[in-house]
Amino acid sequence: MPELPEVETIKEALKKAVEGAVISDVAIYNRRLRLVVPADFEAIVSQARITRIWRKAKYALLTLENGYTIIWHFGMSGRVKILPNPPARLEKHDHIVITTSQGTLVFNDARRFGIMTYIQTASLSCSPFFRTLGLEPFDSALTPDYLLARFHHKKSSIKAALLDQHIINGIGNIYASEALYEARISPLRTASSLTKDESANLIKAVRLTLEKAIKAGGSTLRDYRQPDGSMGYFQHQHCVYGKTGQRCPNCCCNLAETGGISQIKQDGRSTYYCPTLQKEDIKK
DNA sequence: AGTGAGGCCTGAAAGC
DNA sequence: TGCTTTCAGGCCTCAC
Repeated sequence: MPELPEVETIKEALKKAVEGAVISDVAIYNRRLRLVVPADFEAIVSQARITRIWRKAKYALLTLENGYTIIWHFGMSGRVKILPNPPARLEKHDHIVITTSQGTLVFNDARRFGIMTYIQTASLSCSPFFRTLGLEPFDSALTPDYLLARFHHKKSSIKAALLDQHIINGIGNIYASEALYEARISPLRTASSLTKDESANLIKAVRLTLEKAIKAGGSTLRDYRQPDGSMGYFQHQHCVYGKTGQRCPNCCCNLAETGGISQIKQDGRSTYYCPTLQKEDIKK
């Protein structure tokens, strides 16, 4: 389930391996991803040099010398394998193999929620993928005032608001729970109830959580792996995610009384939090 | 306009 | 043991 730190890790690995390389061959074994891979994808990207590899929100972007950019999204189960040469044999769910002058990229995606497509580089910012995105977490424009303005009319929970890519980019289900815990804000609070101080704390918490996760190479849960096959390590630093019933790292509560970390459903998704440290009532 | 539900998809895990 | 059901979740579409 690649969120921002996982995509950042993938992007760095891609950059190291194939930035500056020329794409020599593209083989697509299953075009039916979340969006169908365009019929002319191979023709558009073949023989082009990859001039820049970067990330926006949860997308990895490979900008080509020929005026196009490859848009790559990993959905929930998307993995990249970086190999020195084209693989002799495909593994299950290997859908796309891109061979370059510096190595081969294999896109493996069991659930096929990922995306591989292209766009004219000049129209990137007005494309449907990026036009409505919010701010990057480390953008200096992400301020308490910005959050207050965006949260002002929101009746939904602060957890749901953090997952809304139109407000802040790159936060998924794991890091939403972790960031709210870091900020000691209950996920049950409505977004509009946040004070300016709490917004400031939340921004700090989001940045700290993502920074730590990036340093650890992301979280390896179920599907995600780094491109070299190794695991990320941030899951060992999770404070609340997946820790139902345990005592959180900053608590000295009596587990028999508090029940420890709670797991609840919000909008059909699991949320984890410490009811002792993340009280619902609003501090004045 | 904002919100919530449904759907896409597979495999692991839980339930019976 | 082996079948069926549930769960995981990013993000788009649709109905209210």
